Parts: sequence; structure tokens; C-alpha cells
Amino acid sequence: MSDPLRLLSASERDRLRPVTPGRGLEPMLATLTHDRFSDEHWLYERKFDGERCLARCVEGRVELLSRNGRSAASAYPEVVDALRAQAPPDCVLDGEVVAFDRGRTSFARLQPRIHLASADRARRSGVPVYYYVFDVQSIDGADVTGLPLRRRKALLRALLTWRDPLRLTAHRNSAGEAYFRYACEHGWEGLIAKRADAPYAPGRSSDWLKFKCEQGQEMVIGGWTEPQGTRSGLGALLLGYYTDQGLRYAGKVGTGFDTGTLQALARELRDLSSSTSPFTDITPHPGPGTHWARPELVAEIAFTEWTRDGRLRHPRYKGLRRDKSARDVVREGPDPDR
DNA sequence: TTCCGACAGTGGGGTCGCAAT
DNA sequence: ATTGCGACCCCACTATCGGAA
Repeated sequence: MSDPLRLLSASERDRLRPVTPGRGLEPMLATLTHDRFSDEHWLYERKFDGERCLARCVEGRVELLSRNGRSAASAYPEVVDALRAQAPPDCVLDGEVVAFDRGRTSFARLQPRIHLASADRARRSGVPVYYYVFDVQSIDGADVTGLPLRRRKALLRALLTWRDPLRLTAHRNSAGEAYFRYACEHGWEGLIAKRADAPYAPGRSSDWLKFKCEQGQEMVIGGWTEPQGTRSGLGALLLGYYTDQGLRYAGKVGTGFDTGTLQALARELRDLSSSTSPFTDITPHPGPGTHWARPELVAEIAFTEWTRDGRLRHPRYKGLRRDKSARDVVREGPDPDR
């Protein structure tokens, strides 16, 4: 559509202000919550596991910017080409660039492309990407961030022809909790809940909420690292689980503790200190700040997923499991070698 | 007085790109 | 030619402080 702003009422159009020139482009960010709800004043979108990108179309030119304002054009040239080919009115779009692995958005699959500085290498990578657009900041010189989200989505739908690799992000208007269960059952990263009548507010906002699907399991503590800076007690715990070949290293966890917990854990681990690594596979590099421990303590760890290398992604400490025997700790969930 | 939001600081896995070796 | 490291991507979480409620 050549003029999507015609979708607005006269009074809505009257209230639009021109885009402030030279103002930095900043995306609106969601706040993590563990309180999941259904509410008719909110809508729900799939949370994508990719790279957040703003696209700015100005006089036929297209810029693609990462969350920190770095250009992502050479990493995703096909997205830039697709936008340029449509020659939309000047606009700023907000969305996520994603890659798929067996039907699920996969950050690991996207990762080799994220930092590519050569558009040729990006095109030859063999990793197809899609740009899921879910919001719009400005159209044809008019700042639309003050409009309610539903109105912005109506404008966005009419702004482009939705053809791969450009995709309009779908949303649901109700049943947030049921949708969240569906999301986790299907291996999604989670949902984003958005207040349907809220304006677009750059920066962290509580009008957008993250409902994240979480995994958790017990892990054996096989060592620790020295604290840095103002940190007390320890830096991170070295984690593992048992296989037929012994204790397998699964990465570190360095967040989730308060100061008291850090000091208590450090005291307890010093008594379990050992000069040899308890891990039987490739061990973390035993740098100057690394200590081994006899593998007796069991910790509950929450995380988002296993990485390709068998490490925990986004791990955080939840507490000790004194009721569990270290020997019984194995990797849960789907077979890692499949 | 209590609560909330913003910010700094500490920690995680993984990849690219470049300078040092 | 190889290696190490900083800079980004994705983050979670705690501690602190000032202003709002």
C-alpha cells in the first residue's frame, strides 16, 4: 500500500508528530517475568531466538541495525535486498532475524552469521534467514510510536507485501497461559506478552513481558573459579553429570547466588578441594583461578537449553540438593546424540 | 516508610575478526 | 600460519540508590 497512514482516523493522524531527526534508534525491550497470565488487554507473540534488528528505509536505501546500533546489513544481505526491492515509504521496522533448525528457531544455527562482515560469505553460508517483523516506529516521516500497539500492527500489515524472507509476526489476543503451555510443549523459547494499547517506548519496559520456557536439572559440582573484582566467595561453579564414561563436564554457572550463598558455598567447597580434576572428558582449562573438588555436592540448575557442545546455555544457580546423591545425576531429556 | 525502576557489576556459551606471535 | 583476546550476539541475577507511592 502506498499510504498505510490512510488506515488511521483523522484524529489519529492529527496527533502524529514528525520523526525527530538524528535521534538514535533504540528498540523497546521486554522484562522477564515468572507470573504468566491471560488478559484481554494483552496480546501474545512467539518469542524468537535470533538477533533483534531494526530496519530503517530512507529514500530507497535500507539500513539494518543490531540492538546496539551496529550495522547488521552484511550479515543478512537478503533481508536488506528484500526490503529494498519493495521500495516501501520511509519507515523504521522492528523485528527479529532468525534461522530454523528442524522447524524451531535456532540461535546456534544463526550464530555463524551474526558477526559476518562480508555479504558474500553470508549469502554462501547455506543458512536461510527470515526477518520476523512485529512493530513499526515510523512511516513516511510520521512518528507512530504514540499509537496503541494494535493500531501500529494494522499499519505494519499494510506497509509491506509479506513474502519470504520478510514475515509478519502473528499474535494471539487471548488465552495467554494456554498459549504459553503450547509454546513450551513445542520447544519454543517462550512468549512475549504485550499490552495491546501501549505506545512504543524505547528501552526496557513493563508493557512487554517475557514468558520464558525453562529447563532445570540437578548437576554435580566438580570445582569452582576464583571471584573477580568486588565479588566474594567464588566466581562460578564447574558442573557435570554422570555417563558410562564417568563425570562429564557441562559448563559453569556464575549467577543466581547472593553474597551469603557465595561465601557458604566457598567454605564448603574448600573442604572438598582436590588436586585432580573429577571430570573424565575434556576438562575446562585449568587456569590459575580454577579449583577442583571431590564430586559430592549436587546443585539445582535452571537453563534455557543445551548447546551443541554439551554445555548449559544461560545457566543460573537455584540451590543445593542435599537429598540427591551425586552418583545419580545424569543428563535428562532427549538423547544428546540424536 | 516502603516499594519500584534504573544502573552497575559479576557471571555464563559461542563466534568472528584482528593483532600479536 | 596460528593463537589469543576483545567485541559482540544471546543472556540471568544481585546489590545499590534515589525517587515515587
